Amino acid sequence: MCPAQSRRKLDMRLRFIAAIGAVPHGKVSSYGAIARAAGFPASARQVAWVLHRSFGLPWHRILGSGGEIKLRGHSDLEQRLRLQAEGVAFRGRRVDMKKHEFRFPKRNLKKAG
DNA sequence: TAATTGACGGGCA
DNA sequence: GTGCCCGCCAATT
Repeated sequence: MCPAQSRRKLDMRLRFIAAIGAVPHGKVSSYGAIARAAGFPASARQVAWVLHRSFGLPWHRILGSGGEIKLRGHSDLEQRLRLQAEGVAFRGRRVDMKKHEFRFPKRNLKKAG
């Protein structure tokens, strides 16, 4: 693989990590939202991939579309517990995104925020 | 090179 | 709410 392509992918991971790390305590986000915030709207799956392979990230603050927990097994419960510990309220199996979704600061969104 | 996997997202019945 | 399908993309086998 050529260096340019390798660098692009590394850049993508870095952006994902930055976006994930930007989610504050008590707030949540989604794979798709992270991907969009990082500039890769079609790479939601890669966000999950990075999340799974990286350490030191607030992984529990990242949910699926609609605030749904996409993990399986004991991790499902752990994520839920961690979020509740941060004051994030659940609505059945999902997080109340209306209240807890973190909106990334849209800097120059074309013209005006 | 091809096939499979994975913490996804959206549309439709 | 549930189940099924397709599009998406990097990593792994």
